[in-house]
Amino acid sequence: MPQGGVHMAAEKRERYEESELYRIRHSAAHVMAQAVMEMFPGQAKIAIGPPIEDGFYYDFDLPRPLTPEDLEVIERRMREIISGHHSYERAVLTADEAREMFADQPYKIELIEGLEEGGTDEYGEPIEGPVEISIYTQDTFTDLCRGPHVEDTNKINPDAVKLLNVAGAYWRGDERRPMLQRIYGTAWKLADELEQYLWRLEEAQRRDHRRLGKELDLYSISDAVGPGLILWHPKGGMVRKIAEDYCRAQHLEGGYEFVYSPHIGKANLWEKSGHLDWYQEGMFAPLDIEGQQYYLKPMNCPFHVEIYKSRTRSYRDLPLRYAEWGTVYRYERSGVLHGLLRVRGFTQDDAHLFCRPDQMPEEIDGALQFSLNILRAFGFEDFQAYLSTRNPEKFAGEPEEWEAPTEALRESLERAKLPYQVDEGQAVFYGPKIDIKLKDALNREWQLATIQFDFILPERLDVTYVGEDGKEHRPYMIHRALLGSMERFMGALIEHHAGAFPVWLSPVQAVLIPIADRHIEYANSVGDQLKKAGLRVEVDARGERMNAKIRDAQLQKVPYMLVIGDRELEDGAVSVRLRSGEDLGAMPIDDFLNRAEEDVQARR
RNA sequence: GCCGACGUAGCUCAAUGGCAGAGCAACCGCCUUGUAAGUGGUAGGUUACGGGUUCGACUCCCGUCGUCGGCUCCA
Repeated sequence: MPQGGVHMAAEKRERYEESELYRIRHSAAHVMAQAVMEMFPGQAKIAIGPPIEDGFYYDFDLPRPLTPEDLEVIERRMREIISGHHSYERAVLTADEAREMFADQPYKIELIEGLEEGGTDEYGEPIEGPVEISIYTQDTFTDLCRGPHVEDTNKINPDAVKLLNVAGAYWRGDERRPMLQRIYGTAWKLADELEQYLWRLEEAQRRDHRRLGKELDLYSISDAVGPGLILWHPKGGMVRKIAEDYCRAQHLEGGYEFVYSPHIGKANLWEKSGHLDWYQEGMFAPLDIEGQQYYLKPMNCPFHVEIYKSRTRSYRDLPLRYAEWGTVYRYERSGVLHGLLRVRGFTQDDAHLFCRPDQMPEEIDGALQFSLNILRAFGFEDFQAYLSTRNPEKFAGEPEEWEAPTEALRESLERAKLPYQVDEGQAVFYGPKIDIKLKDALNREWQLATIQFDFILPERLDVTYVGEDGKEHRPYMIHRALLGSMERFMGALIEHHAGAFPVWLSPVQAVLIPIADRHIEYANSVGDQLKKAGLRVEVDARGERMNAKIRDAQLQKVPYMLVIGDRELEDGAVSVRLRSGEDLGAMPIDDFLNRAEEDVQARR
């Protein structure tokens, strides 16, 4: 929740915290808390219940787990309370008065202590300025709350409120504290807006990459193999291959060289690199090979460093840019795995840049621009940039050493005129970084590109170059991945295009649909002709009706459907239908080819 | 990892303690079709896995694995 402000971002939105919708949702949360209190008289312990994007939640400590039926009961009761037209009354108390009032509410007591002593808010974050302890009362329910609220429950539209689900949540977000039950709800001004929101949720599910991955036969995850380990099917494999081929070509143009490295390395390597000190919990258990311990690699950097160190490097060799589609394995706790977006084995489009200190700004700028260009080529426009700073509990080196590199990244962001936010304490152990994140269909943010400044590993692994002065110098190192991991990127790509990949990426670009068996031979010859021209086509020669074939191609989101019947056979043509439903009518094969090639060239 | 829900045919889902089923997909036919599902038949199951209760378990109980929604984490 607490994050640095957006830098250079346009101030286009009204501040949510000051909107009426915010107050409606906040007030709805209080109504919900009242309903839950009534359901468990004297037993319900209440925690906090803020508005969130699109809704609100409230956390409770209850004598038993809530069921979906409970939610219906609570929701019904909420409507009754809302219809009772109760006003929200604010009052200010002293800490002692508040303690007395909430004597049987331990979580509230803890909040009161925080307000009184430390000036910390409900998330445990420090508050600036003097703190007032305020309460809000509606009907029979009083909550410790800083507000604001609507004046009266009649400002809440009972037909625009809905409870969505129950989930566990730690008190104060701390996994050592009790697990509470969180009820999520949504509230709007108009019933229509609620409808639209629920429709949006359904729409999001329809473009969920896990669902599309199955429907479009792109990938699977097999219990027999293991959770978080992806099996790419031919169609998904084709999309991935095209994406990789494109990126490889771009890398060659961008002055990168390709290297390859193994999947495991000796324990000693990971000790020297610092991974076993800082990152062991993210690594799989070691393998014992002839008495030597080996680890599956969670990152590629130590290997690339070894390649660099395989001979003496001159200042004239720099910068060196080593790129590898490197498959890494990271232990992720079972509860966090999520389709393609959070996995245990993935392939990074990784690269390590070694440069002289004076080359650093240019290299960062280059990597940042490269990253933006590539993401745009795949159709992504709406991404968020973050600058992650030193994690005070997990960093190598000295705090002062982090200042200049962090500034270097910040300056590069400013030069790129890219709006960004500061992610305090989110850096990697070896240096600050710039991340580029995208939102998935369900509005969750995922990191794709990352550009990481590293001034630690070169030292730990004793990386040097010989300078003009004939002496050894320490190079700087940048770790960067543009798409991040191919798995996550593919997940994002699927959701971004809702499975309807641009023509250049579509695994099957055209399906030829012969109307009757007598058209199959011609369809095959047209198919061969298109394949020769470099298109990915299939001939649907099943004994189905044309309508069924169109429907299937449509559901597979194939860009072009080429219908072939007597007329086309006669004229040496194809009838082109687009997946938008548009019927372009019959055209000579060459005309279709030109159109398709244009679409591919334009990466449409 | 934690809290909760869930796990039945390739997929989507029925069967609330008494004979494991449907649609789609697959396979074999028939139909030869003009822009989103033609039609008949056949086959398909250790009900995730292991244990328990019961005359009898898909169904109830316990454990394991996995999935989903959150939380924590996310180099």
